[in-house]
Amino acid sequence: MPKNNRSSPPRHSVTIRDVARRAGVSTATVSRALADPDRVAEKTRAAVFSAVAEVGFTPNAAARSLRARSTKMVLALLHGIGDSFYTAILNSLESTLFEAGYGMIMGDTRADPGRERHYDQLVRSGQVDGVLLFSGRLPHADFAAISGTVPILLVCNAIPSMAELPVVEVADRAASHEMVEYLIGLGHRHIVHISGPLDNIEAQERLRGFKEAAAAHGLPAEKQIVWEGAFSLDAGAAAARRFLALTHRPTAVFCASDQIAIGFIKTLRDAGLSVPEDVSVAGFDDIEYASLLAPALTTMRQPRAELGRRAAENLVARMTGAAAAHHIRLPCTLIVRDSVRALRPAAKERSQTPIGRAPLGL
Amino acid sequence: MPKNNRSSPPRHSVTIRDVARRAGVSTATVSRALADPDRVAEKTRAAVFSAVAEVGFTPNAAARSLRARSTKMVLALLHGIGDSFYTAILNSLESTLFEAGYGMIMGDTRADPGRERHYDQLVRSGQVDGVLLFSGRLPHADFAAISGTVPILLVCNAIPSMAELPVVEVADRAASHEMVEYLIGLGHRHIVHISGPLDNIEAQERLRGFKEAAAAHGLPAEKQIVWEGAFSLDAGAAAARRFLALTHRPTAVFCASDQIAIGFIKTLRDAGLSVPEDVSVAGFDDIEYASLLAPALTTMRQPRAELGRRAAENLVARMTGAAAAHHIRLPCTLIVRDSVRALRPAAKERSQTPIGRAPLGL
DNA sequence: ATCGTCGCTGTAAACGATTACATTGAAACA
DNA sequence: TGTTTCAATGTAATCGTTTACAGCGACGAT
Repeated sequence: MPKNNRSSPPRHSVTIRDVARRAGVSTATVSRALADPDRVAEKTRAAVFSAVAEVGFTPNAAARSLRARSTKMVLALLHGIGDSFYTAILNSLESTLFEAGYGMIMGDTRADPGRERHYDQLVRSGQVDGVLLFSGRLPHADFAAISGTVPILLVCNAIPSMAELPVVEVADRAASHEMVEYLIGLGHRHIVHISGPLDNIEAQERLRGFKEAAAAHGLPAEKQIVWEGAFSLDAGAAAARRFLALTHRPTAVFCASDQIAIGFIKTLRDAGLSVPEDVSVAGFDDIEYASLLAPALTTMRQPRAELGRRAAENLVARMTGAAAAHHIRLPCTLIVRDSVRALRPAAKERSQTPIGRAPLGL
Repeated sequence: MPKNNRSSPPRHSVTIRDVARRAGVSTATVSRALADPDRVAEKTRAAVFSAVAEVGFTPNAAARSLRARSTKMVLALLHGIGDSFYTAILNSLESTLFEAGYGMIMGDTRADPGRERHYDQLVRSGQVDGVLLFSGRLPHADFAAISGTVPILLVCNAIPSMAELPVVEVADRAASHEMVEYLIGLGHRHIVHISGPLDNIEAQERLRGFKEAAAAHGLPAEKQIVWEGAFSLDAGAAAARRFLALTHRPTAVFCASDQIAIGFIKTLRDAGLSVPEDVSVAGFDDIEYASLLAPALTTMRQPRAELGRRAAENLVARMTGAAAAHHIRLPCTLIVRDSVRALRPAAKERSQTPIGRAPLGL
């Protein structure tokens, strides 16, 4: 028998035991020196630190989290990583989490129950210390139960059936209300709202804001049109085709997202109409490119950087057992640019535009 | 003895031992039944599965990866999560990784050595099975050493000093070359290239493509201007101001990114010039909004979805010990839209435009 | 009848850290 | 001097899996 068969795992990584041996102390002391340097004698501390450097030691994360029951990771679960709306949020999110010493696992549900179940498992397996739920859709029911496992925070996404969960969101309804009042103030009384998918909370809230504002100003209900779609460019294009087919066209279009607005304007322009001369178009979000388009988009700016920061801070507080607000609602700000124009007062009474006759001609 | 106090374990999570007890087998058998159902008898398998369901068992990830030395996670390390260029890549990346059973940790280096060191530690601590390095900048030197720990794959980012590392990239130089030839073919002989930051590999390659094409067609070297900047909107705006101050303006501008092009066009337009009438502008990337601007941007499309997919597939192959290509280079495609126009042949000889006189007038 | 072979299962040793508890030596106090 | 206290350290259990190794019937081949 030449050798111990221990040789099978040749890649024996450098462990705390190697450091201990090198420094001439026990593993407990090494662990303590690393976790809280003030708890060991200065001489020991120095010996440990130099031993760490000499052998090139990095604590094994799995072992640590197995014992300490904490991974210093959070799961950011959203619907559509590719959605440019998220990127600015993710930026400040990552930044704030990093400061607090947390890493970020990104998951995309794609509104697919299979995927939701998968990430549900990931959380249950103890792989993260907390969850940020961006998905604007009610996820797999099991998710509700997780809240007993680790803190969950809903972001932009106050799911009614999960009212007990904490939320950081944007004041969608108020913002929508404000935008519609702005349009009305400019003389528009015949407005179409191109809504997002109505199983989405934000879409619902924006729709409510639209209806409330219209009602508050006594606009005739039958002239307030609502078209439901996705939040996408394509949905905007589809709505534009629908718009073009209308006999009496509204004078203003309030889109539930900038993406919708951009798709809408593009298709309208291809059809020979121009914005805002023929029709005013307002968006929602204020994405990066909103100001760069021609016409520059009038829209509602969501405080995305702040949203990310506040969400991260709140979740970190929860994970560390600190007090944290249960409901945060951040205001939007109206950004006036060029895609909406005032109707002439005289036009108020006959704001409908017969086909083939642009309002400009009035 | 009334009962085993196991009845209400306040923080004692449900482990494989509970399953084993319930199913009347050993933990080893449970583990085997879960890992490879065919390795246990059918009766046992059934007993284990129902026990798992009854006690609500989810394997602990930390314990698993501690023992199995694998986490089923990869680290995607990039520079600027908020950069819209990444989003489309991330989408297909996440998708492909998910199919293969891997999760994705996102890290942003922000070109900050402190952050790079942090993520270096994360890798060394065994928290991921592989790394996707997007950062277009040479990261902290220690990173090179990681390659002994886990597979690393450079994406869009063939760092020369790390030539031994595998790469999935875009044929930047060839694409740039092609774009410049396209401009030359349209009669432009006085071109400015607004480059990205030249410590960035992609920026370097695009610049080389520009120079090579110019040289290949015998353009006078002194008329081929290069301005270095960031890949950003602001850099484009700054370049536009510089452009406006020029006595003899080039007839075409080739921007190293769409962001630059958009910022450039916007500022030009604000100054009263129009594109492409007064000057042709080409971009690079074909970001989502490139087709929506007015004028729609002529640009080079990067195969981003494919890039993400190929990168993920390649890394997965490496992590599982399969064979994988060491160098993948994907071609771009020229997308002709409206921001570039042909110069009249007659204009060739005197393509410089005196201030205040648009080339259209020729 | 004996001896592999084989399929299935159990026992127990890892994996690499943290931490409760025990121990030690010296300072402080009587 | 004897006792107490306390800071610093060591010992060893523990976290929850996976897996090497061994045991054990059953079965087919000799």
